[in-house]
Amino acid sequence: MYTRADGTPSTCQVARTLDIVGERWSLLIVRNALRGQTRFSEFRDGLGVPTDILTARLATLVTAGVLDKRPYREPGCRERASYHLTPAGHGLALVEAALIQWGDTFNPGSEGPGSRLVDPATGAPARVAFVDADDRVLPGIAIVPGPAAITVW
Amino acid sequence: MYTRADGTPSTCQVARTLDIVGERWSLLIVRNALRGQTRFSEFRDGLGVPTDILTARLATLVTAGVLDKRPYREPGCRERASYHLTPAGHGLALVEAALIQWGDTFNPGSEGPGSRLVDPATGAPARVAFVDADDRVLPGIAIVPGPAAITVW
DNA sequence: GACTCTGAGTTGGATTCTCCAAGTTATGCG
DNA sequence: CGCATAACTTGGAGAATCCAACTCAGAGTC
Repeated sequence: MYTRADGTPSTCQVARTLDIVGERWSLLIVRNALRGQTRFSEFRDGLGVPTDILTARLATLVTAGVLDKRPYREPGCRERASYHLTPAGHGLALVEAALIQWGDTFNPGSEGPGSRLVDPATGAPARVAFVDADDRVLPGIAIVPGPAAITVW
Repeated sequence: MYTRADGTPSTCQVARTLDIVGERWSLLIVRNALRGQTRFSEFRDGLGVPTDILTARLATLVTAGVLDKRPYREPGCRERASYHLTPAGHGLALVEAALIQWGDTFNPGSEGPGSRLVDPATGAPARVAFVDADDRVLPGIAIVPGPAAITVW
């Protein structure tokens, strides 16, 4: 999606991450997976995504290591496919939470938030923030060039 | 992009946020804006984005309140357009940082990171994390249905 | 005034992606 | 066997993207 013309991956982490989850529907599929959905039919009915696109996105996410495809069998039913988040998939919770938090702050819906962020241990409200190495919350952050300095991307 | 067939916006903050920044190139344009780029030619040369797409994305981001379009004039030149992040645009730093951090953790590039996250006050490494209301770092987070409970999206 | 240069776009056409409806496959049940 | 159902495929229309070429407006040069 954002790979360069010569085929080499970008040194930019944003571009490389968006190569995996930047396609339409991908982050919504992951969001629903974070809510516990695992089946083709759940994603289809929960998101209204076209089934051919859903097939393609699930395959992309499995290949990228975000989802793990496993068979399951309910009593009296034949074997079917289910999709489970890998550790990398669970890691996307931070991205999803950042998107939710930005929407709440700068583009709130008229009916209130559809999702809330909570501490799973206590149920108390939680949020995403910048912290330093000692876990102290920082007021802001700077994104500076790293070792693979970027001139183009 | 993710608006429902009847035209009403989704109650899902992820879908509403992606409606604004989910189109191809948008988050890369914002990333470069966070690095200080402001001009059409800087985005074009820095990202390699087609100019017609860049025109469309800048217009979308201005309309959405992420960028502010301002004229500027350098000595001996005529007036030109520049684009500056609004507070909402700066708020996207959290999303960009989450994408960078996920890429570093689960999909690192062979040449090392292209960007690093630092405390702007000290230059020390920083990261994105979940915190509770008292700014204590949490090990994980749950995304639970909010007031506008979601059945579809 | 004619000529050129440059930043910021437009325009036209080919390619690719997305959407939707319809069809397919594999299995279990009566 | 015929039927039901989950999980896909397929075909075709429409939209988005890409690329190259072109336009436009003001500034500098002659």
